[in-house]
Amino acid sequence: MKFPKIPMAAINRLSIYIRALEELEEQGTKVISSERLAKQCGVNPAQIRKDLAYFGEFGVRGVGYRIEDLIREIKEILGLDRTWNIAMIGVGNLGSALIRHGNFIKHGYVFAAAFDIDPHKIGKRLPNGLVIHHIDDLEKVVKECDIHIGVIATPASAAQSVANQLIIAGVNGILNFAPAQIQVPECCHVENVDFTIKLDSIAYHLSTSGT
Amino acid sequence: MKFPKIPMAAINRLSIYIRALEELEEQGTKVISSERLAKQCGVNPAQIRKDLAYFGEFGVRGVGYRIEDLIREIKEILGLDRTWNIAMIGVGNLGSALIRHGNFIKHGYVFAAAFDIDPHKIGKRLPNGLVIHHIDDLEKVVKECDIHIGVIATPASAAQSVANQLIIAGVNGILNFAPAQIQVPECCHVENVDFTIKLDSIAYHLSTSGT
DNA sequence: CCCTCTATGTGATTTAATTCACTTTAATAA
DNA sequence: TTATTAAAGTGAATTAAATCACATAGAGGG
Repeated sequence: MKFPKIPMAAINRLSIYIRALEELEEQGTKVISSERLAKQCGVNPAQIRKDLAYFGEFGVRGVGYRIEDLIREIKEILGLDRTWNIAMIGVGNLGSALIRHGNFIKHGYVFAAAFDIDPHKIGKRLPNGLVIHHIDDLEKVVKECDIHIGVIATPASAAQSVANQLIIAGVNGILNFAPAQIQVPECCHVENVDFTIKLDSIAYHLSTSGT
Repeated sequence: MKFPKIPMAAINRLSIYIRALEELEEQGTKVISSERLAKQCGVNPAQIRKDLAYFGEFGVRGVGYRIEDLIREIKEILGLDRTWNIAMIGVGNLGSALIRHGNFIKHGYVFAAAFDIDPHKIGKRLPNGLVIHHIDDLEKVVKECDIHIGVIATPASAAQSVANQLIIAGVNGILNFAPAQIQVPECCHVENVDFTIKLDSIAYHLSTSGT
């Protein structure tokens, strides 16, 4: 396959595949067909094959995919064959819960710094040992700790300004939990985790499906 | 316009529009064109007009949209002209942070019940006054509190079983924070808030854009 | 060594979503 | 009252994504 544009949705599905594959591996399964994996992930088998085909040929015709190999390949594709240092900006309810939450650590993401603007919090230590820095020290600490990804867990009103500071500090990956659309230059990649939108979507579906 | 299938993405955008509109209203703006709103939301103006056209004609040609009216109309479309009772299942780091978090309450969502499986937590009160029930009492409490939406904030391994219990209890809207694909019958609507996928997506983009 | 079987890899097709570009309509001013 | 203007509404065109369906190739048995 040549150099087609890769749909974002395909990238997201790779994460889902990897989860299913790791579960299968734990159960001792060695090989799986696109059909069975598709069933487990709730997608179309051709979709899996096409998603993988964007990046190479990882299967064995007539047999399927060797799970161990495929996990390694997908991790390499996604850039999960290394660690990523994360900074949390906003250590309120949500921010501190996310730091304590185990799911970040699973795949090589490491919380390496935390920031807030509340004078009462600055200098305090989080349960995991991180010191809370003032947001004004962002650029300095980002350099010191080699931060790759910023997680915004501030109120919506602060999100854009925090994003600006992250970009100035050279952070090109942002995970935004604030319910706000933030504008960033081309070089920076933003993902929004916006559960208010999801809730509204549920409300819409409940309203319309006559429940 | 007749009865076209409405893209899910259009529904999600309505939430984004409403946010921008409420901000504009606070600033005292009365009327806005699709072009200016589009700029603010980072989308194409025709997209806004088409999204709204799925549901009716809300603008004034040559003028724009009256903000107050449009907010009311979109709220009605999404089913936000009422309150929705929410149950939190899993009162760990994330669950309790979400309950304390203000964004749920903004648009008529009310936490009306909380559940866990840890015996140490059952019977305790959360800061907002909610008593933590055992998950086995789900069906009973859902009836008593008239719960419409369940939020799953358990480990991935428990997500499917919790979803099953919610459905048995008659809850047809689920917001799933666990990193797991859950299977539900047609009648039930699930939205996933999966920040591990989003993080992987960021890792992919950082890896490929040579940073 | 060849034949069969099975599941991948992929060009072609279908389906869906987005954007364009034009038509319509309301407001305003002459 | 009529001309002008601005922006909504919308059919058509475009672009993108998902699915189908078949050609292909490796594995294993005879």
